[in-house]
Amino acid sequence: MHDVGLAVGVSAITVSRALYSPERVSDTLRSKILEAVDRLGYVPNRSARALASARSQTVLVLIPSLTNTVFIDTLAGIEDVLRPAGYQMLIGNTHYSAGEEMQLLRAYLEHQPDGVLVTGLSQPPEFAQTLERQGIPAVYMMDLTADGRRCVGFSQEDAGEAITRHLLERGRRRIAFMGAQLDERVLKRLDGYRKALRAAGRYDAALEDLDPAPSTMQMGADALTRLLQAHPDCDAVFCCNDDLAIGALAACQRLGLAVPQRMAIAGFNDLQPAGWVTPPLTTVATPRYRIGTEAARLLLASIAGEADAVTCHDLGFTVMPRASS
Amino acid sequence: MHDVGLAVGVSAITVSRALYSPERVSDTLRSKILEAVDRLGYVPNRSARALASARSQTVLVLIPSLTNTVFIDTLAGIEDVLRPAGYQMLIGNTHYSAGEEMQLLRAYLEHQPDGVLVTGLSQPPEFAQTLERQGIPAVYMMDLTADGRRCVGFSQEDAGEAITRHLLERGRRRIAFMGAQLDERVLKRLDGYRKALRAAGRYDAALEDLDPAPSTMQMGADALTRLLQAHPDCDAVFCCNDDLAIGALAACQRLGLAVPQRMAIAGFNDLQPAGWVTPPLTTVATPRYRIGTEAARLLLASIAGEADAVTCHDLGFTVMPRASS
DNA sequence: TTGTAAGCGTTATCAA
DNA sequence: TTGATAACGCTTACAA
Repeated sequence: MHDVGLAVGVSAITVSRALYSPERVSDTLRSKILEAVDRLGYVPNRSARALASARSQTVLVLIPSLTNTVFIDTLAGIEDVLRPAGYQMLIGNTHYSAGEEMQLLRAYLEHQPDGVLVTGLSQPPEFAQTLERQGIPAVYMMDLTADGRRCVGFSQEDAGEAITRHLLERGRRRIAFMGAQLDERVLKRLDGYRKALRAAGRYDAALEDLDPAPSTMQMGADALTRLLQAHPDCDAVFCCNDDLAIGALAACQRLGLAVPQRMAIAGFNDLQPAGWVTPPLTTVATPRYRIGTEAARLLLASIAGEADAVTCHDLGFTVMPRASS
Repeated sequence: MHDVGLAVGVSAITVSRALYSPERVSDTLRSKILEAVDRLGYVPNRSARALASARSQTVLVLIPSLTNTVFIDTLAGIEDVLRPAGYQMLIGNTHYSAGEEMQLLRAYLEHQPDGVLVTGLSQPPEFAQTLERQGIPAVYMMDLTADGRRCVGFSQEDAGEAITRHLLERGRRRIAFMGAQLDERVLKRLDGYRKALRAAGRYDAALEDLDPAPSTMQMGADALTRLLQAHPDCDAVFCCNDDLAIGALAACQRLGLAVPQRMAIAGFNDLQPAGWVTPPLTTVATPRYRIGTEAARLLLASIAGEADAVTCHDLGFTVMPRASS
């Protein structure tokens, strides 16, 4: 900055103003400065800027996985709001681990982010304390809570209940649940499933197939095969996500079981392939992209001190009945 | 740092050493300092550290898309090498735009990254110049070059040629190409396709269906339908990626065309669904994860000044013949 | 509209 | 093994 100033015959602070508070520098001088910046290939040092100004123009985003389309879509929404506002994202991949999440928070806090976007609500108390201590605002994504934290999402439990009720309404009586990863969202969908079945007097714990490993199509296929061996009377399955459901669908075809006649299948998220498999998959459409944009907007408002202390946006979900049920 | 020092009765610099050069501080003192760090909730300031040390322990990763599994897999590889080495990633999403890529480079250069991982080779000269000027090492991912840049990948052109030859060997005579996005990798696969068909005396430009829009299954389905209307004698199609291919497969089923008897279909990348559609999709398996790990390793070596000036890793590819051809 | 001085939190250098 | 001092590149506060 000093060198650029020398080239134009002004001081460093004027260069700083020309770049970041253009209205405080005369037009002629500013254009000369910008020209010199370009000619000299000057690159501002963000560390120095952050250090001097105590603001990093940076937001930390913690998501459980980069291989799950759900979070990538959310990220796209976040980016579309943050970029135009002049913020950069730091992306932390927690690999669905609370421990890694806490570690990442600590590590990325060193960048003095102006705010944090968090996935889910089940962090240890330490997490919120750390943020509080640093005075960094946070918005929690994907689910809802009334405990005072700012959040943007929809009720995972209600969604699980709704899709299960849909299967009941289609006349299914022995509805299984297939779950992988077993993160908090899957467990809440499971809660919803149980609620719906208990209300209908059709709950049977034996019909729950839970695997903490990450979900794959293969896992869905294996689980379905296993399920039918143990419970030949099972006539429907709610899979905690579309991947498992597509694997289950393929397994049915391999086993020669007609979908939906013999076996109804429902997934969750409505990813692109759900509409393309045969038969098309009944699933729950989730507002992932909008969760990203709204969460980012809410965070920016919080950073600016404009957000209500307690704000939760319920963006809802949509049951998508298709031919697989 | 000063406060932590006060609490223990030492100077700030000793706290710094306790944290980052533990061998330079006595054991007893160090444990007292670490205890105070914990108790006071001290969070180091990375900006100050970067400013004073002139090293950011940060690597910039530029990728064209976050919704394409290919790059997410590469990212996973990069992360698995960079994290243990104490580096943080800054992820820049170029949206397949050379302009955005250049902008992102400028913007993220402000973080003074110690190195840059770049996707593809077709940046404007300005790109390499900027890096050169700042003395920041770069590794180029996904493809190969002999122009002196460090790179890790495989020959996109050879891969396109190989899968086309596979279709020829299966007796196909009117082989179409279906391309979306039209980024440099797709165009090189197209070059390979042309090379193979010309060598066989079977090239026909009319059989190329190119669309600059991002690929979707819908686009694959539409393109296949269009292709068959215009060229009913077409008996195979090489799709530039698996998404298009799966869409094309679905379209064939809808049109009642037997795959592979009437129509052979090949994709590219061997993503998870490729093995799960019916019939399973012939495609090209690409070493995405390893491209990430090797590129990151090469970059770390370059940062440390240990890499050969010119190093290119050819990680190869594998044609995966399945039932769709 | 422009400039001066001081300081942001850390580490490199040199010294003890 | 520990510390004092200066410096990293920039912005804030104040002044002209």
